[in-house]
Amino acid sequence: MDIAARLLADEGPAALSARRIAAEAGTSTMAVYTNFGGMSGLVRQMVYEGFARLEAYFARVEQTADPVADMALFGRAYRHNAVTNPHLYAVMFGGASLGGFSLTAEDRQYGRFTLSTVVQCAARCIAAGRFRTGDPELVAHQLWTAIHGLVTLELGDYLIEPCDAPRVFEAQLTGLMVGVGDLLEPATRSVRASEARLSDLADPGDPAHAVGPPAVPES
Amino acid sequence: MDIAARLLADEGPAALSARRIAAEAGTSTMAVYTNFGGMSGLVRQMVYEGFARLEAYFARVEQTADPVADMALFGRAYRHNAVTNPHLYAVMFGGASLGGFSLTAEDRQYGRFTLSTVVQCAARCIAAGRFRTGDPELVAHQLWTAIHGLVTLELGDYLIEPCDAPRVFEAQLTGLMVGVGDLLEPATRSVRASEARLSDLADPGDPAHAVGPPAVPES
DNA sequence: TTGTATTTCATAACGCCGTTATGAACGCCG
DNA sequence: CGGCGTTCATAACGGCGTTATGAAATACAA
Repeated sequence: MDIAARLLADEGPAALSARRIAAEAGTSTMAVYTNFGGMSGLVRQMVYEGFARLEAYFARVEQTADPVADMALFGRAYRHNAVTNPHLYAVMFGGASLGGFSLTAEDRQYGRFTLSTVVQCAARCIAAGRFRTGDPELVAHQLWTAIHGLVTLELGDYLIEPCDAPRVFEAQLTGLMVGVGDLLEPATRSVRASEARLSDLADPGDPAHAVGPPAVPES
Repeated sequence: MDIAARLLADEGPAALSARRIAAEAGTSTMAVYTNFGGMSGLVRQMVYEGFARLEAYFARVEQTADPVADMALFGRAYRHNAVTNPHLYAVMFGGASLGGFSLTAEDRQYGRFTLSTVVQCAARCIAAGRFRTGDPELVAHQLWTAIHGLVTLELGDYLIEPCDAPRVFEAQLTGLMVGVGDLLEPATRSVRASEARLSDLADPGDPAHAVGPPAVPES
């Protein structure tokens, strides 16, 4: 797993091959099969790792008196994680990325529960009267999809010239807060407030490698 | 190109191989090389095709007295195109998708100019006093990234249960209009108004296959 | 400790992929 | 007619995921 993670981070998805990993580990290709059940099993494990890292960032977002600022910080943490581990993020959501294989529908489900933290924060925003929308899950999905799209296009180098990623991101952040119901003035204040707290998240350190699928909380 | 497009649409990215296409065409693998310069050239052509289809939808969005409704319709057209050609959309933005190859940075640039129509519409929204934000390109990028993210996760089957794609999409649409500056009431009216016009777009028909990169308007 | 059962992995092969070299067939034009 | 450039069929190379096979190594029971 360590070797695979290093190869992915250093040389991109193309270097993630069973043969290459085995060679790098000084073993034979079979090791990948006995330990991970083939290439798809290894990638599955890497996806778990990716979500574990994201959750590690999310876990460091502390609740404050301003839930909207907390929410904006979740957005910053999400983008920070993706930009820090771009290839891993591509594997998590790239889908058809690696050699014509794809994750199980079940695998995709696991990762989505990472959103639960964000849903709870959305609920606090609603309870505080800051968000007009009543459904915290819907709000979380709006934020998630929007920021995921920005990050995807940013990592793929698609953003057009005068609109660099940080600029669109900041605009999107306040736009989203206003869009889901907050007023412009408080929203911008909260977004500004969240900016300083990003550095507090720092690097959560390499989490213990996920040995299995992340635990799924009962709905 | 027709065979490649059919294979991609019917059997997904995994079926897009030079050998398979050649066999389907009753020729040898070499034909792919003499005509497209290898697999990457063929995929490049398919990306052009994908953007051509998107532009065909965009071209059918007519200006009305309500520029915000026009803008919402652009969003609907974008999602409609992606949902109609899911695999093609994945190739356009999947990046590392097919067999460890990737598009040139230049290729990515071409497609981005498809946004220019949306930018002009954003400018009309701003001129009409409906959007607070002053930069039409920034607005276009916010809408693009947000809807792209939604569509990506929708096609990847990532959206969580009670939040089906249409629901998140509708919420996102009004949320975005409000977020970039419109007031809630007019925004919802415009979004509602755009809903009926989506059916007018229908299917623009298969555009003439793009033979080269799409024309890039001078900035 | 010994014998057995289970896991782990090295070797080799199969079929697939993109790509390339080679040479034959073909159309074009002087 | 004869040379020429394009087009493509054939065959090969290296790399990929995967599988079968068998040999070590390990775990475990007696």
